[in-house]
Amino acid sequence: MPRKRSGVDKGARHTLHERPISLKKLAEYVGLAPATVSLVINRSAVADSIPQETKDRIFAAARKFNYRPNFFARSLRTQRSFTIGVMVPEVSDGYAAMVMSGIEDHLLQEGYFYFVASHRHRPDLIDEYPRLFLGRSVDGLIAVDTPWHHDLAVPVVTVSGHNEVKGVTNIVLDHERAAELALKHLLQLGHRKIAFIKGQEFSSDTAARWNAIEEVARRLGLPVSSKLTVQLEGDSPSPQLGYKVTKKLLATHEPFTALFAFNDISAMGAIRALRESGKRVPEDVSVVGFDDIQSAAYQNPGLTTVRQPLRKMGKIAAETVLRRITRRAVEANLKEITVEPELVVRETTCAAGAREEAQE
Amino acid sequence: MPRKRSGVDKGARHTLHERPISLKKLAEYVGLAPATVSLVINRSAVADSIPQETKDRIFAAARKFNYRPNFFARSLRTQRSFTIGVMVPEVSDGYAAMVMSGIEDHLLQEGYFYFVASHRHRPDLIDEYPRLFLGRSVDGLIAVDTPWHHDLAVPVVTVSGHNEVKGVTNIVLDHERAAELALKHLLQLGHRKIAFIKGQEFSSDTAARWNAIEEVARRLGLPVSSKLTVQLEGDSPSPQLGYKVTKKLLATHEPFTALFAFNDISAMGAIRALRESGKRVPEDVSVVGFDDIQSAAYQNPGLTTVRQPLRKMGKIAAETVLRRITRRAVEANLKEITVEPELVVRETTCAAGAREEAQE
DNA sequence: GATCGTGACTAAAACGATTACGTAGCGGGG
DNA sequence: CCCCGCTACGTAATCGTTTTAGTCACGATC
Repeated sequence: MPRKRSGVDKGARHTLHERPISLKKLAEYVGLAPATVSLVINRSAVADSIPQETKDRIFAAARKFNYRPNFFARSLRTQRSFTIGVMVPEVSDGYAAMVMSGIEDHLLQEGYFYFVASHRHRPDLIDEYPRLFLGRSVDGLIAVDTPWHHDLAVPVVTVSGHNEVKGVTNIVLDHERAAELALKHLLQLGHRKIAFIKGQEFSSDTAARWNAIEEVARRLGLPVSSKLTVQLEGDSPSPQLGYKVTKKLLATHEPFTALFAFNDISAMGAIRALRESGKRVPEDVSVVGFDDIQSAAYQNPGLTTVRQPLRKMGKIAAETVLRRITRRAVEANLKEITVEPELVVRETTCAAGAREEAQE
Repeated sequence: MPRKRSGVDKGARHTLHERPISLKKLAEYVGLAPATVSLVINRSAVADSIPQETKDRIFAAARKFNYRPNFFARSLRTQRSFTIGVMVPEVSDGYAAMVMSGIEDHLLQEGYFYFVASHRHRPDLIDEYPRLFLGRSVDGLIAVDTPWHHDLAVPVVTVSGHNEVKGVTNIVLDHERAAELALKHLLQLGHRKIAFIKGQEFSSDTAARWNAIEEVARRLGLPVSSKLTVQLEGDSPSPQLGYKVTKKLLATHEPFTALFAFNDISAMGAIRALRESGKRVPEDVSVVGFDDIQSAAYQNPGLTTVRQPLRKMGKIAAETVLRRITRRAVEANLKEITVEPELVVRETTCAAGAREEAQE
């Protein structure tokens, strides 16, 4: 029975409709055993002894029938899925999305695909998804901003994970350096009363970041007042969280001239809160964010922030997990890879004395 | 040889390390044939005649050895992968991320996983990725903001796709309504000279959106001047694009009091450009965005925009593709599903006459 | 007492590859 | 002339399920 869409479909033109041909049929067609065809197609070393002419015949037939090895059959046999599981708190969050972008680049390039699962910080999901991934036989796992405790049968790489777990490689920012960049910048601008927004309890960077800040502040002789630190709560990826805690901070009437936020999102909320209480940014209060997500540059005013090379971190995570898959033993005890932050000065920071001049 | 991590591991406690047990072993253990065990585990109707006691024995054993069916073996046999391929221009783009979030919600809930591939509008990738997906035997495909021409062997659903292709269901916004919301709003505020930023040529919403705008403008008696319309170019997901074309627009010195941008991202760039030429937003120029991405609400001032229910569109896409997978024939000729936009008035629009009063 | 139905399973053929091992034919060395 | 070692393949087992078509025993029915 002829196809509706006439003409074009016949002959060598393959629609993506016809059921793919199997190795067996293909072998039958060229008059060889499936084994032989398989060896040739996979360029196995064993096939070295097969004359070029035969190989060509096989390749020609493969092309003619648009042969694609059945992925499941192959995976079943080889125990490899060329698939990586990626866990993130939430795909639509700028941070995770940026990291994923880097991960994807590298994985697809290397012939891997990946599954994504967003756990939204729900402990049950954080527990369940790795199991589901394993049920799908992923070759490895990447966990982004996700607390990690399991020791799995496959390589695991975390981005911004800080737990030392067997079989897990952590890709982390140099938080000490990050704190130094931000605090030195503010110090140079003459700020001494600095408020801080800490990350949520569940965020995997919170502790490491905060320790680094305290450490660096001590070294720089900067006071860190508990009255001037607030902590984000709730897990929505919205500036609302930063807005709320900044309101709280302002309510204490404890004076400060600068604010160092846990991330750009909360910094945006903070700026709004500051504005609403009549404070100008940066003239009255300088604000420094963290991450440098896409929209940071296009805030008004542009957000000064500590950039995490998120895309790069994703790429490194992908590279690492693949390396560990192919060279299992060798790389198994790679515990941590550190990447360097960068300070991006835009328009939400200025000298602490700017108050007077700006007040026209 | 005992495990390093002593004690806890023995007995019923399963680490995620041990090689999973196969159906055959399990059957051997309970003294039944693999077939029987399979039937029971899958709650097949054929197993109805098997006494509850036997079933219990099987389930108990399955739990004891933490039996998980091998996914590849099952998929190989059943020709189903419970996997959907999702194509987006770029994961780190707010629009796509939001849609994905909705897609994910529904898919995971239904026991599906999904692959993501970002094509960055490269035609070769737009062509290649569907093939790769099929090579992985996905059960269906969702294409977000991606021009689509193929007629595949599996159900395809697009989000914001506008081509009528056999076997494809398009989830689209009611652009007419969207245009009406935005234009009526501006009209009511007294704007008559409205500038427009059109989407990039390759964006799948561009044409439909623009046609709707022209149509509605005509109906409302609003002039649409080609001198006041510019078009985005380039495929970076950055406000820079909107910034550039707005600069160009301003260079013509053609007067306008309002600007309707193609999306929020370009609106942000536009605002920056307007500010830089000394125009205040909204006092001198009102700006309306499109999409209502996360950061729109937290711009300063908050962006007035036409909201697309992106998450919902993702969810509908997921539902639709699954429905079409399970009820193939029935739903095959579902061509289009329309969702309604919503106007979100924030702070970038105000009455056209506001110029004078605001000029202190 | 032959037949029938049914309850409780089992046998075996797929699904589509990969891969260790085997072997037929042939030329050459001893 | 025999055996060795290539070359060029083929055989068959295996991966772990699903599913159709039986089988077998036993009690009921005519």
